[in-house]
Amino acid sequence: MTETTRSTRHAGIDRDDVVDAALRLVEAGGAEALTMRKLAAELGVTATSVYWHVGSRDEVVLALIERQAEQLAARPIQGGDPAERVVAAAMAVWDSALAHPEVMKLAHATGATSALEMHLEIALARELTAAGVEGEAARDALRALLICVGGFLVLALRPPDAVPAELSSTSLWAAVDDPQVADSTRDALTTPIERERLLRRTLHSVLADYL
Amino acid sequence: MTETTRSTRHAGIDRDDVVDAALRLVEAGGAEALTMRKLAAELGVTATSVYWHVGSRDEVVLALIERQAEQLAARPIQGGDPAERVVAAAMAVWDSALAHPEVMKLAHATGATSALEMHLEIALARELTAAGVEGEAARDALRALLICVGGFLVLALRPPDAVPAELSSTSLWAAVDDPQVADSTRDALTTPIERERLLRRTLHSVLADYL
DNA sequence: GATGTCTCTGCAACAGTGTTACATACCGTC
DNA sequence: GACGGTATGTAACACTGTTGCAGAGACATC
Repeated sequence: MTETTRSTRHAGIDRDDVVDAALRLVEAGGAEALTMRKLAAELGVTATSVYWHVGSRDEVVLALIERQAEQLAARPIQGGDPAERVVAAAMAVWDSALAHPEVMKLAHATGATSALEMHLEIALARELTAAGVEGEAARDALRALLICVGGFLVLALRPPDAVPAELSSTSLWAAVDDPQVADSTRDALTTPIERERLLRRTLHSVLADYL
Repeated sequence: MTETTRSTRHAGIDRDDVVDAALRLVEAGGAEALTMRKLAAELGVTATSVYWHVGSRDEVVLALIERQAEQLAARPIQGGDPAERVVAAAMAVWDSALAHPEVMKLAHATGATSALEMHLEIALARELTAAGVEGEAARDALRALLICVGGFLVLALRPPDAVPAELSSTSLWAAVDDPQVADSTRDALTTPIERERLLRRTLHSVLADYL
């Protein structure tokens, strides 16, 4: 309605300024640092002014995610083997999420992950097409790959202090004594997880089913 | 310290009563319904009394998860084929999580998923042992399978209204027009996901790599 | 010039959250 | 009856998202 006349009525705050400040807060202090009052303080105004520009906190979060999605350009995919290229495209999602963990957490909590990662999803679909996978098979492959990445991200993005240490999987397994479970397995399960290696192998396994 | 003398000093509230009430609240109204004041009201006391029995809200959540974990007994695994039995054990995690979605969300938000699902993890390790997978291979297989289930659960447990519909993956794909993406793939990606079928197939793919 | 109108901002408040300092009541024991 | 630990209530603090109301400032119109 009023976007056309960006006149300097009050020399005040812009909607983009709000999103900028919100992004600054989130990248600095995590998702829970995005408070309307902190946001207002960051802009040097009061919360009411922020509310005049954006309807609610959710709206700020959504605009924030869309802003971030624009800057999240799909990198060129490396690798000659088609399968390798598909996995590389899926790993790009992993890398980009780890590069902006706080925004990612926010997107995940809001459920707007798709909006954030759409560029990367398309890049993945391209590589699948190039690998000769199309239609429902490509759909299932893409979704399965992305969901696997999502599962690993849930683990990776969790703040380390979230798990009370004695409830971590590794220490829980150390106390297991089950005759039906091989001892070597039990011992192996007390070692920390190597996320990237395991993810890469998992992606290859999942993809192989569709090639 | 005082668990031994369960005397009826005040005919008042027990720590177990608090956990009971918390479980009731969560199963009824979701994780955000677990408020210290609501919890107190459910028990007919004030918040301070609740705080006397439990140190903090986090402690209630943790006790809640442990309580639920006890009741989450591992069901007998169906299927003769070893691979089928392993997948069935992993699917048991999926089923149990869908049976108690609110508690599951809470456990996930707290990061105590392992504590909640430990019984099922052990059942899965047993089936892997029976299938002849041991040591580091079994460790990787177990973790990969569980993380895949976790990824699917993130999708499944998300409240439907969390995604603003026009940001859902299916509707975003409907607007995609990319020459490098096969049209059949694009069209297939506008159809809703069949979670259980895709999960089962993914689990088989992941497991096959370790058999 | 006075008046109104639209845009923007601040003050103060509401209802809600987790949490705590403090004052009590109750109960068993000495 | 007095002491002490157990258990509860009152009231508050510092937060959160959000909003009603009162204004400032810039613009157009009479």
